[in-house]
Amino acid sequence: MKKRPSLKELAASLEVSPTLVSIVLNGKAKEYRISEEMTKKVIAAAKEMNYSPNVAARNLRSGKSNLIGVIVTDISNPFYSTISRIIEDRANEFNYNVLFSSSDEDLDSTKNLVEVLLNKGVDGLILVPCDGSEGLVKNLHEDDVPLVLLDRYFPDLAVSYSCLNNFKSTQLITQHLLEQGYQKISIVAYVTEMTHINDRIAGYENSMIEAGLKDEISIERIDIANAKTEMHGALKNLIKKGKTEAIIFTTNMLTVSGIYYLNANNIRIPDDIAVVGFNRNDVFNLYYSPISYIKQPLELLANEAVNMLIDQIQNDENKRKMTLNSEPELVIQKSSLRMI
Amino acid sequence: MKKRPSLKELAASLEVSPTLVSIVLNGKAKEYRISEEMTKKVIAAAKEMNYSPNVAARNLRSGKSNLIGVIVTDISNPFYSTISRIIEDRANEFNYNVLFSSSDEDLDSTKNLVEVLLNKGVDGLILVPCDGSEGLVKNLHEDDVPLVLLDRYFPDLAVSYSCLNNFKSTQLITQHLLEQGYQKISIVAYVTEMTHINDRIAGYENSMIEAGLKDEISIERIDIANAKTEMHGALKNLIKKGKTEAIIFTTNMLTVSGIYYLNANNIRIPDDIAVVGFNRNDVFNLYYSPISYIKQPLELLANEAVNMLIDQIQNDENKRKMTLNSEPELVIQKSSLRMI
DNA sequence: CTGAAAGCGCTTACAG
DNA sequence: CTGAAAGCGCTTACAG
Repeated sequence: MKKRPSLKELAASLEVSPTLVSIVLNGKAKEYRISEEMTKKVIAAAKEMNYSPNVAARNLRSGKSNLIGVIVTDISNPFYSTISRIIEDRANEFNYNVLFSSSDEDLDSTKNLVEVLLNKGVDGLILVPCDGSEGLVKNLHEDDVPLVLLDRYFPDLAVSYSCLNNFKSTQLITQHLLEQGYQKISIVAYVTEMTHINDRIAGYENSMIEAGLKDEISIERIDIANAKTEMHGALKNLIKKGKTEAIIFTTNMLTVSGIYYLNANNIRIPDDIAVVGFNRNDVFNLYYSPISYIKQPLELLANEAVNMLIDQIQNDENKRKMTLNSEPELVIQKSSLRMI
Repeated sequence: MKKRPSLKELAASLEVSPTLVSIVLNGKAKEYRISEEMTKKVIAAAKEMNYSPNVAARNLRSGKSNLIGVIVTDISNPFYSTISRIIEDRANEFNYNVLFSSSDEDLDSTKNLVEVLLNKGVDGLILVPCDGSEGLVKNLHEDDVPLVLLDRYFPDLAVSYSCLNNFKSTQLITQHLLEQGYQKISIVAYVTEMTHINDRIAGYENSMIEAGLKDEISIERIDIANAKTEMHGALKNLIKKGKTEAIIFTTNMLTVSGIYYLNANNIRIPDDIAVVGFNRNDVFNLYYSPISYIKQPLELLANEAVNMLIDQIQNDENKRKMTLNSEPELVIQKSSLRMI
C-alpha cells in the first residue's frame, strides 16, 4: 500500500514546523493568529500532496477514535439492517464511523462484543440489549461508557434509550381489531423478561380488559431458540381451541414465521384468522392478503440514538438520562379487515 | 470512561520492564526464552488487571489496523445485509473488524467512501463496484491497496474477485422456462456497463439462440435512478405487445419491484406470465405463487472474499489475481411452472 | 533471559 | 505569529 505523506513531511516541504501545519489543518489558524497567506499556503500544499492525518496517531494522542460501536441482534434482519443504514449515515454526518456487530440475542456474545468494541477504542456504544443483559448495561453505565439503548430499555436504569412506545402499539392494534368486531384476540410473543415485549403484551391486555374481554386474553410465548417448532405448537394450540379470530404477532420475525405456518396449513387471512404484525416488510405488502402492521419511525429512532450518543461523548458531564418513546403508527391492510 | 491500565502500569505493578510484558503478551515468550514462571506471572497479572492493549498505539506502531473496509451498494438491502453479516463473522475469526459503508451505486460516493476508509487506516477493502468505477479500482490496485471485488468484477483488471457465474445463472433460468414450454421469454435488467448484469443478459441470449428463438429475444433496460417509473413503462410495454409469456428479473430489487407492479395490475403468476427472479427473499416464498429464483452461495461468496483479502494483506508479495465464479442454483417454485 | 531507548505520527502546552 | 519539545501507549531492534 502506498505510504501517505506525514505531517512532518508536509511541514518539511513547506519549510515550516509541524506545529504550524497541525494548527492550520485543525482550523485553529485564527485562534493562533497565523497569517492568512501562510494559512492558504499550508492548506494548498496539504491538498496538493493529498495529505490526510494518520488516524491511529491522532487517536493515540487525543484519546478519541471517532468510532462508535453498534450491537444489534442480527444485522441481516431487515429491521436492523434498515436501522443500521440510518445510523451509519447519521454518524458520518458527525464525522464518526461505525463498527457493527450482531449478538444473536445471546448474553455471552453481547459481553464479548462489548469487550471487543471497547478494546478497539470506540468512543461510545449503541446497544440493542438482550435478555439478561441488565447487569452488563448497568456496569457499562457505572463505568461512564457513553451508551444508548436502542429498541429496548431497562426501566430501572438511568441509561438513555431510543425506543418505541410499545404499550401504545398493541393498544392501537387491539382497539382496531375490536372495532372490526373481533373479540377472540390472541397475541404471540417471545419468552423474555425484556420490557419491549412485555409492554406490548401489557398494551394488549389493557385494551382487552377495558373492552370487558378479560376472559378472552390469550397469550402464547415462544422460545426464540426454537422459534420454528414452537410457532407450530403455539398456532396449532390457538387454532385447535377454536379460540382465536385474530392474532397479534409482536415482532417482525414472529410475523413472518407465523405467516409461513398459516400459509402451509391453508389458513386464510383474514377469512379464517385476522393477523397484525410488526415492522414494515415487503412480505407484508406483497402477500395475497396484505398484512396490517405497526410502523416504527425508524429514521427518528436511529437518528435520535446517534444524537444522544454523540451528545454524551462530546459533553461528558452530561450523564442525564435521555429517553425517546416514539409514536407507533398502525398501517391497516386487508389482513385485519373484517370481510362483510 | 474508565481508563484502562497501560502496559507500563502493568509492568510497573510486576516490577519488570514493559518490553518483557509486551513480549509475553504477544506470545513470543518461547522465542525470547522467557522463563515459564515469569510468563505465567505476566499473563495472570494481565488478566487480573483486565489489561488489553491500546489499539491506537498498536496500530500506530505496527502500521496495521486489523480493520477492513467493506463498501456495498446498500446495507439495508437484504442481499447485502446477509452478505455483510457473513463477512463480519468471518473477519472476526481472523481477528479483524469491519467498517461497512453504502455507496448507493454512486461513483462519487464510492470514491469518497474509499478515501474515508483508507484514511481510517483500513488494511484492505472489499468492494461492490458501481458503474463507472473501473478507473478507481484500477488506481487502487496500482497503489497496491489490498482489494477484493464482490458480486461484480472487471474482466480487464487483474483484481481478485468473488462473484457468481452470472452467465450460467440465466442459462439455467432460460432453459428451465423453455422446458416448461415458454418461448416468448423477456428479461428485465438495469442500464449498466457492469459485467454481472450483462453476463446475465448474455446467458439468456445464448440459451434463446441455441433454442432457435433469436427473434423472441426481448430485453428491457431500466435506469436504477428511476427504477419504479421505468419498471412500469417496461412491463406495460412487454405486456401490451402480448409479447411475453415469461419474465426474468435480473436482480432481487428488480424482482420485488416487478412483483409489486404485476400485483397492482392483477396480472396472475404464472397463469398470465411466469416469473423468475434473483436471490432468496421471504417475499418470494410467501407470495401466493411462490417465485422461482437463482440462489447464490452467499456463505461461499462472502467467506472467499474475506479469505482472499486477508491473504493479500498478510502476504503482500501475493498480488496474483484470485477469482471465484461460483455456481448458481435454480430454486424452482410455482411461479415458473406451466399449469397444465 | 531481561531492560533501556528509539520511534510510529500526531497535538498541545510552553516559550519567545 | 511561529517553533522546539514532550508525550499518547505500544513494539522492536539493540545491548548485555
